[in-house]
Amino acid sequence: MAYDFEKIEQKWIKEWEQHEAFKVSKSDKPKFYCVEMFPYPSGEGLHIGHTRNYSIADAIARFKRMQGYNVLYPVGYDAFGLPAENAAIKHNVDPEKWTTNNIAVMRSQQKRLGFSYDWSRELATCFPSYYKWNQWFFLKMFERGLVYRKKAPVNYCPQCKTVLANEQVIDGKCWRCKSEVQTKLMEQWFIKITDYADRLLESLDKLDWPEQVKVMQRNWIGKSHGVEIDFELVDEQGNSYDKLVVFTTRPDTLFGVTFIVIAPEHEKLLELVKGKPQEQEVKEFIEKVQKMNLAERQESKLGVFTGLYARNPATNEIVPVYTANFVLPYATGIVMAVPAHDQRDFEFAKAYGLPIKQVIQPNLLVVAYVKPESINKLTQSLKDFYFYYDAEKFLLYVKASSTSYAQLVNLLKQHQAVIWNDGEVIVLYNNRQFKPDEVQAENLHEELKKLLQFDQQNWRDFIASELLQSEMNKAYEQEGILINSGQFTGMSSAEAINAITEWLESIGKGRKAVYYRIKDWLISRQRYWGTPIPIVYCDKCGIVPVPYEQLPVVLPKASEVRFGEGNPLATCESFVNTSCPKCNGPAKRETDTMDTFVDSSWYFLRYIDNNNDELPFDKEKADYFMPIDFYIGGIEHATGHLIYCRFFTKFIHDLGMLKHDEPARKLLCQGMVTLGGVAMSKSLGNVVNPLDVIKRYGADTLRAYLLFAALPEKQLEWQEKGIEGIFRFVNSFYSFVTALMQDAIVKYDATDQIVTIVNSLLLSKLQVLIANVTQYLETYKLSYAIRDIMEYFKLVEKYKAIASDNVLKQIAGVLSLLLNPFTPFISEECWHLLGNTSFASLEAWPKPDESLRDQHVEKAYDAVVKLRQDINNIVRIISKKGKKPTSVYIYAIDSELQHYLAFKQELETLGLSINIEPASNPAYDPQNKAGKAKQGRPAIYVE
RNA sequence: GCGGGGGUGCCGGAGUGGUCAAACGGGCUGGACUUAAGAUCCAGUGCCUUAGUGGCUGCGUGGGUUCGAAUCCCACCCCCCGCACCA
Repeated sequence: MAYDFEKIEQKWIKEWEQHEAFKVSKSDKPKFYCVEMFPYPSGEGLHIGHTRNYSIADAIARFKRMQGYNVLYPVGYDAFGLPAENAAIKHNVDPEKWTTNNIAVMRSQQKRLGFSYDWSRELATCFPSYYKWNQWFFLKMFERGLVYRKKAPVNYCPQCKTVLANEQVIDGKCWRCKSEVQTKLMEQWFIKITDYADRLLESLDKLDWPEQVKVMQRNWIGKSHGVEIDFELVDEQGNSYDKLVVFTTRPDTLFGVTFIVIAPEHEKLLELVKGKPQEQEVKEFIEKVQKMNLAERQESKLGVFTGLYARNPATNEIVPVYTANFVLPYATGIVMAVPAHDQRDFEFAKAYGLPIKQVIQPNLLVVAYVKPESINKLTQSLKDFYFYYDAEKFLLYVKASSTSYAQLVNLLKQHQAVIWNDGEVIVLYNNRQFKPDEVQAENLHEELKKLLQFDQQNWRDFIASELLQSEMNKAYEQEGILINSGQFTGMSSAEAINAITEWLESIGKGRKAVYYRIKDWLISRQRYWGTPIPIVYCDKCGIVPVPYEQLPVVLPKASEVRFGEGNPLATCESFVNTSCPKCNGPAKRETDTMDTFVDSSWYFLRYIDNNNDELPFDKEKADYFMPIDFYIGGIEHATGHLIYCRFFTKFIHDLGMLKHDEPARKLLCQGMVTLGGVAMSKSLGNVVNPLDVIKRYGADTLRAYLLFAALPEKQLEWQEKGIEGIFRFVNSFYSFVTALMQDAIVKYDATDQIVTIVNSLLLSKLQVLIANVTQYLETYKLSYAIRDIMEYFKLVEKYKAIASDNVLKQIAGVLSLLLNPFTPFISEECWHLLGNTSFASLEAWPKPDESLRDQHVEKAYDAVVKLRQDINNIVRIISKKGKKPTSVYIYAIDSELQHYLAFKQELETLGLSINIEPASNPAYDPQNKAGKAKQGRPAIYVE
């Protein structure tokens, strides 16, 4: 029979709320700041993914609170955004009303689930009291030159009718509606996040964030060290008249340049080809590339000759200049093409019949003595290497680079080869008779040298000629030794990179350079439901920031704007027309709004001081509560929100408003909830509504199930049946406590001595449980914690008929507290039933008491578990033979007799009459089994 | 292609050198209770063998290291996620 979870849960929701149980403020206690990425208030309310996310965070918050930390665990809503506006257009509702309604729905669901938020700190980004500070930060950035307006090619989504940030373009498609993104030349507002690229990269190392997120951010920032090299443009007479600056990370390949490629979107390209016979062709090519989408552009390498020629500063060779689709407007937008050592250049050279000049040679030569019978198997594995097998001498020569060397050696070891390394040349020998640990290394070397009769230079020449003879089918991109490179010939790539850079610098033809992949953050949006950008355009004064005292620039009501005619704010004359803050003359307001990712870049700071109208937040409070100690959200924010909020935090730090310069110490990205192996989605119709589950099982069961079914960061496969296991557990714990308090637990007749042993066992194992659950919570292994609690409770159930009620009450109390992070309602209810008047949620977290550990009893119990299995085995075997056993006789050695007696009840559940007798003096022993009794293993007789 | 994470029983999922035929939960089979169903409890749930035993097979596939491997190494196959021509 199910307990009345609805009644119990509603009761505690009310109690917590009335007592503001989870309200916090700055104090002397150590703090713990727990934040979940706040939700967008959609019309559907909370989905199961939110529920999982918040259940994890709430468990951590509750645990830390009970541990004595001053826990700040707030709640809020990311309330600006396109869906509200689209709903407005489609159903003619006010976005504000739509949003606040949705918030109300979500809020009630969150309350129903029992999350221990400090509700007094609730915020929503769509209210002027919040977005005023977005504008304030914008102006601060404007003052510092971190925000600027620029005409640039931008990503435009025709469906959403707005521009997008780079981070919002996924595979060339809009992140929201998946439409193909177009490139448009528009004048827009940018935040100079690139100024922070280095700092964003460097401080990543100190964060306790998932490695995957860090890697994604590093890649997104994409720092590359290289060299800019000047290639002079020359006319037919060989006179230079201009230059092209290329960027490369491999200056060591400079002598192998056979052409130059300029990106089609390079701003100087058209100017450069002006008047050339190729001008028209180049123009057409640029247009063609512009029309290509991402996939088409990547399909094959296309390009045209520009008619230009450039001079290689190292060789003075004149090489042609091309423009091609595979060169992107990254770094200088011009590359030096080295087809022998770059796969892209190689493919282009092949396609357009351009020369290929080799300048890097693999620097390691591996020689192996390989028996003919092994060679076939071995060479199959070597398909990625250049190699040659001399069948007469049984010698295998393999080219390797410093990077592929390890791989090659492993490969050869795999085939029983023995390595000997003389520094430059690796000798491998696949005859087991030559084990290096058996033969003196020197001897082996000499032995092999004689055998091989080689010297290094010969091998190099040999390999080089081998290479030249065979048609190259791919570029050699790894490092190596330079050849055909003038005074640099013979250097290793690493040496040459430095030497060539220095040489270029000395002749003024090159310089070190660092480029980043990350681009400035485009924040203008041609949409209504967002933060107005606090800028005014005056014919006389130009771009004028709105003065701080005039903030907020309030978003006009939806009824005052018209949708569907471009930028909605532009249709509201009372908004647009204003006066210039500088000259007081007529002026017009900026009608774009900010990307909503601005809103979410600092909300965790506003939680700390959400009613402040002087400042975004108070420094002292923020210094106390920051940084976030536990931040949880989806990994999809890895290169968006999670970079922006780090940037904002650093910027705010630079303003002197915050001691810290990183938002979150620890980040956890929860796994998705799947059904049938795929993510739940409306379009697939495989969604589970948390409210339905609550109706059937209650919030405690839902929460505990979500925490039990998988570790937080792992994918969780939803199994309706699986919930029932948790539901059973919650039910039986509740019934146990109620029965206990009504003295309704039926007791077995047991001696005091036996009761004492059982009490010790339960208490002893309880200490282990406390220690384990604590440990698991500290390390976010929530499912393990629940597993152990369930396992322990099973033991309690087994022995509750023997143990003393006062011990059981003690245990029930501890369990109630241990369960609080997972099933807070039943925790609170049971705590209360046990006679406590405080909130379990605010009690001190249990600590293990070592003095209650009793290794002897635990050992004895383990012995009984074994005994039980033994009896079962015997019973099963003789039952198969057609006998029906009714009694079992257990002959224990005298010192252990008490222990087995203590656990007699446990054995009685087997359905047999249990007789425990001293092995030394059994009352009944028809088959003389008693003599077999050993320590820890009593003898058994069944009949 | 590169980077990251995975492939374990009927299912979800633990386990990362021996204590593993494998936690915890679910399912299934048999038993107890019950007029019956449900709930609950007990037992079983790879194969063979056995008075509590012993053996074989088994953790994607194939090799290897080791006295000993689900766990370590190598290769291969498959799945998921991210990045994707960044010079």
